[in-house]
Amino acid sequence: MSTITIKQLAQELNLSAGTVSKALKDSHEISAETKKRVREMAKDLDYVPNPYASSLRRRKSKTIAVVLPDIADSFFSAAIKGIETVAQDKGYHVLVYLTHELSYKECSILNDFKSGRVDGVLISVSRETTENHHVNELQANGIPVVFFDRVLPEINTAKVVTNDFEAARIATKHLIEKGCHRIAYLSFSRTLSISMDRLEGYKQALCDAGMEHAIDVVFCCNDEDENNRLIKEALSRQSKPDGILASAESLTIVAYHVCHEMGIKIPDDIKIVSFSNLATALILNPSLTTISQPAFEMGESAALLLFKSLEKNNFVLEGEQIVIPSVLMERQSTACSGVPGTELNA
Amino acid sequence: MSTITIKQLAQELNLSAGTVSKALKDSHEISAETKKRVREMAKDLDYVPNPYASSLRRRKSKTIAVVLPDIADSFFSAAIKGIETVAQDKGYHVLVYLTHELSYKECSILNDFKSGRVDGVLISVSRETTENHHVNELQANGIPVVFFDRVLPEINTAKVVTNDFEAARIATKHLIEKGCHRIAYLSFSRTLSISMDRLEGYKQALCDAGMEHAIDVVFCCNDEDENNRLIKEALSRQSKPDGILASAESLTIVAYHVCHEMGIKIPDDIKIVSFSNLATALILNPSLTTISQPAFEMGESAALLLFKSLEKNNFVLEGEQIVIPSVLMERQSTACSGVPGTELNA
DNA sequence: TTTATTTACGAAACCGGTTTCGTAAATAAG
DNA sequence: CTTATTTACGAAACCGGTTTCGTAAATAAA
Repeated sequence: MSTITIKQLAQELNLSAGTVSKALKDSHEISAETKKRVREMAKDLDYVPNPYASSLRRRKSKTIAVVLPDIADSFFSAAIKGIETVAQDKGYHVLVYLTHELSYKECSILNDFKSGRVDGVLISVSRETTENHHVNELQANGIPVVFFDRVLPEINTAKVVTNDFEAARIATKHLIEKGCHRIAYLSFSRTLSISMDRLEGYKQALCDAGMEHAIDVVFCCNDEDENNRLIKEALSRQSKPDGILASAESLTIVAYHVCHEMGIKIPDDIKIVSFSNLATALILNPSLTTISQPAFEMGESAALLLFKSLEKNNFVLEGEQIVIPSVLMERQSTACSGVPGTELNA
Repeated sequence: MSTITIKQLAQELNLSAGTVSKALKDSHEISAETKKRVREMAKDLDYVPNPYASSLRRRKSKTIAVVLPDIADSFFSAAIKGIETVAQDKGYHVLVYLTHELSYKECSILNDFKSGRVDGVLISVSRETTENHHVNELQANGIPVVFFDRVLPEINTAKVVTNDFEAARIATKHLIEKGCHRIAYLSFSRTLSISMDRLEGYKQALCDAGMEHAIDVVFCCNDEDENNRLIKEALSRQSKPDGILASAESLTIVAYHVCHEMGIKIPDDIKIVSFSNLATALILNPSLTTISQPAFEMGESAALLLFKSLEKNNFVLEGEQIVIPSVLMERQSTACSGVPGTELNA
């Protein structure tokens, strides 16, 4: 019933456990004939080695951790897919942890990794995280860490990001060109570097257009109802926005709902661009102009970097930085009034 | 730098490793005073026990596996979230594996679990999977398996599903009531029980309405382009459908695109209902009538069942079946022509 | 033919917690 | 006061692979 151990396998072959172990790893110490005998018997007896015995001795787990703020977001789903695909290919296992945007959970999750549970960590930090002590400690323990998307700038290790500043600048410029005069930036974090980078890109575009006076930032939070309230408030002001740059998918969904509730017409009354990976962006009402982030590729790249550092010990993550550009996909939510666009069922 | 072992910790305290181990697990053999000393020193020295040493000896990994066909689908994202939330609460770790809808990958992934890597498995089988040998073998090895959503009916273990037959019947009835005469069912699998259950529910509704003659099934596949072609073909026939019941989110997105390309208006020319969990269903163009599956809850329930069987050895998974009903959310994609509905920006 | 190498394998330590078993000291029971 | 128990802890085996080291036999070099 239950799986055979290497000792039982060895006994069946009249060999020692050590020999069987070496034979299965194709060691040069073992004769070709013995290797063959061992492999065949292992197959016959359906021998599956206990990974934890191996991990214990070799001090390697062949396992990585992926630490995410959440998974509802389509960005992180796609990123996991990219990571898992690479990991499966390299023969690694993937532990997934959600911080639920809570910094204290992130700390305790990372703290556990000092145990040797994983060989490396891929992380996108929580919205709350401002300190980097927990990551530093992990690195001090010799666990390589690769950031993707949401990075901690002060930590010197590999990072895979998109061109947040530039993408936000271009998106804002796009809104200005479409005739927006008062553009609100919906920020999902006051501290996270990518949110700040996007904010800077937004500001830059406004400055470039001589619209510094129109800077209008709405700091949203982790609570959907509260965000609904905040956005509704913003859209109720006397100097109400005629454009929105949303820094996260979830905020856009709320914004659409708010516009609907308030009878504000997109794109006639307000134009919206969002950082997003929604597969449904094209069939939203109206279709959504997005800054599409290369989520799968970012996950993939981050995983490849991590495995490179795990496999080649001369490769250092320090200083590595990969920037995968996002692309602006123009759709109906930023169309000029009166101009017939690619509306569905129009 | 690197973490301390229990022996080093013991030495620091002038105790044996065994005593320290017992003290940390609050064994009755150890005096209160010693326990306190141990705990404090462990904290001071930042002792984090090696989980693999423990797993090896205790024959428990405190880890479960989640095996999914894919993760792009919002259903599985939400399910993972439900699973991870429960696991974190119970102090378990979660390994995630994607089969990419490939049966052979599913087999090799499950085969590895005979090693003792995980204490239990949550699985939603791939679209391809028809045999149940790999699952049976796992169970024969003493690894509990809980199915969620996509189950293998012949295997007797716990299953968490939604009311697929009934939900499909109601959805089809809804389309009929809205005036559809020719309803196509977009199936994502010819073999999977849930797809077949939904098919049966669809047929039942047609029979109940005396529309047996109008049964029209489009078997889709794993390839988006091919699905696009198949659906386009279906909508080009002389007896073209005026209603669609889509058994998967991804098929709906394709259907929307096809309708758009072909100038078919939803809901005027065709009405659509979909099994889906899209957060964006409400803001699609037009908003999508869905059969919303309780994805998070299903993941949560499945995980709870698994942990119950892991923690109480008198609890048997055999025969357990939880059905969490889906709910029909009526929106614009099935609205009657001429009737103003809840359109966005209407 | 003798000595040096290589080949092929076994014995045993090892990884780091856990658990069993034994026992000295303290306490309780008789 | 003696005998039974309980308390509190240490020694050592153990989990199941891996790896080092040693060595007999086979082969090569001198």
